[in-house]
Amino acid sequence: MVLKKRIYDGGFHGLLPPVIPKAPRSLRKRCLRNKSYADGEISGFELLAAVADKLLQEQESESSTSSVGSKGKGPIGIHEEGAKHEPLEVKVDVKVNSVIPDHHDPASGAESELVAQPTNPDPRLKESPHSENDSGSDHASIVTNSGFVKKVNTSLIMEAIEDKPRNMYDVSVGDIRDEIHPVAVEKQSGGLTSVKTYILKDGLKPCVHTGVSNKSYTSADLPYYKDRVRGACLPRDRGNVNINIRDDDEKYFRYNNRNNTRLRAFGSRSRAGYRRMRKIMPSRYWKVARKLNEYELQNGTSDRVKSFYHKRKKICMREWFQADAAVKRRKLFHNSSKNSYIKEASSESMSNLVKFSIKSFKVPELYVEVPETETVGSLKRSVMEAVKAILHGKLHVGVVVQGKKVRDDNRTLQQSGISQKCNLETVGFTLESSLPEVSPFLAREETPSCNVQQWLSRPIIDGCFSSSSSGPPPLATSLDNHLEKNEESTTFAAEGTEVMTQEPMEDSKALVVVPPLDAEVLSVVPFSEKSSKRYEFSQRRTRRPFSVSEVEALVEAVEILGAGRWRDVKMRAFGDANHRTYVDLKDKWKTLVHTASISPQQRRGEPVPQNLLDRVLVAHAYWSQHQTKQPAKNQKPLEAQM
DNA sequence: TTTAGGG
DNA sequence: CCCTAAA
Repeated sequence: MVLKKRIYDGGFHGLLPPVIPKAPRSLRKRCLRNKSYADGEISGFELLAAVADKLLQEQESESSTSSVGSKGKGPIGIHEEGAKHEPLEVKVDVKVNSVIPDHHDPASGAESELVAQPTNPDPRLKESPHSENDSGSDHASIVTNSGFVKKVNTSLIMEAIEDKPRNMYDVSVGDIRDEIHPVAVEKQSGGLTSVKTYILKDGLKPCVHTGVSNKSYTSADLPYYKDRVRGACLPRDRGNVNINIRDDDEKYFRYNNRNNTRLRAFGSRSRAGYRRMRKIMPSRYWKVARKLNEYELQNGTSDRVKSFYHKRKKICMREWFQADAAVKRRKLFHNSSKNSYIKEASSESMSNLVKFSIKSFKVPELYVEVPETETVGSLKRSVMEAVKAILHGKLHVGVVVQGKKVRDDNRTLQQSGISQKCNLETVGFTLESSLPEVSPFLAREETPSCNVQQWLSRPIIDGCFSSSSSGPPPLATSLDNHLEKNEESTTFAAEGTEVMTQEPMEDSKALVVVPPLDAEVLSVVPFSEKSSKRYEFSQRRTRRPFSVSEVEALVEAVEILGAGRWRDVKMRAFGDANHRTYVDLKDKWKTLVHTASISPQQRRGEPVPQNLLDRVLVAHAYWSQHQTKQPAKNQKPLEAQM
């Protein structure tokens, strides 16, 4: 656990180069070892070393993490400045291919995904779950690609080390990706304002920038880091920037710990209502309410996650990532089989490269509540918590095209309206957190307050650095539980146990129980909960015009079943079309009737054969006079007429 | 959860 | 397509 925490912190703040530099050595080695330890075996020595490294890193990272500036305009207070820093603009030519041959999915532009859509389940993943085992070597290679990547690598490495011992999970490419995203995000938040990401499809993938690699985290990162630090402040600034912490030392630790804890908390949370996910979305459950200004969270991801969580509710963040990846893979797999169109599209897109220049990410809004009596320092802390919560949480990158979020990860860029031809200006990337998604706890109880409290308390508690770092891993579990409501905690524990059994994870335990010192801590109130704006994050589904064949199927079904029995119509004609709900069919019928009643010149979109429209009119007229709702009796009259 | 409608 | 009131 400790390691994880660290890693996250490092990732968050530490993504910055400085952090890495100091701990690099051990980390690297560990990374390598981790691979070897993939089985989960670790020597005591290793553990000690790991702990030591963490500590070192934390210190460093803290110093380095100043990127998140209080000055920042962004909700989180991200410095825009950072965005402009050259360092930030790291051209990431992600050519993972060489590194991760196995994962690479020919069908999809894996590369691009790595950068742009890390969160999305990569086709590759599904294909080569086992391949993930590749360990450090791969990571290393990835890291080398660019400064940006490097950072990521660092974090990755860290994780890898930790995880393996605990989780037994192998570090998979997918994992890497996931982490990468977060990292990227962090950077941004930290101040990396702009990252130019070039997504290369197809042939381009092979290219890898090795030049940077040699420099090591330090060289590439440092500049960046330095800039920020200088501009903003010294290491301590981190406190300031992030959330000013008056007591630097301890607080740093705290933060770190908190973060870790929090991560866990999130991770532990399972997703309950699978279906609900879409609507309810994460937002509600976010402890730190955040709101994507313009975009919503990706539902799709959450959905995937949900299923996964049902099985494993208690999972450390890292694990989460992995788990998520796994889920995604599965899902992809399914989708792939179902959606032929996707395949087609993908194949087509293969030949076209689309270059993305990402200057900034949309960051979800953070909502923080702090009593007037609280100190500025506490406010900062609260904000920091919120930020951390987001960053620590599983981050996802959302793709927005023309203001619409592209949910379907399986869609090709072309299908999503992203092409060389299109105006890439209309393509945006957002940072999304999966955490907000239904957490087990929340799902059970929708009592925001509890959650909030937990939230607050946890971080703080976890915050105890000493405990976390030195504390016996086993305790962690109890900790979490304590923090949460008993019920929840219990559940949590239970779930965690299960998970544990399957895959020994010390992470969960890693957290040290510390008295909730900071009850004082300002509470970060989940935005959604308070505002009750459930749909803040909801995304509008991508538009999927009905094809003629679909219209025909609809018409036929309505002719037989009547208008009004949409559920039956759905089952009959679109039983296998998950993207067509009965509401959709009802709406479509409505539009069909309207379309049929207007002149052809007034019609838009793909023309519907007149014969179908005629049938629509007939059926509509018929069922208007015959109670649609009558179950099976009236069904055939229409047909008879026909 | 479904229907039915308005937006 | 979304969002909701009703059923």
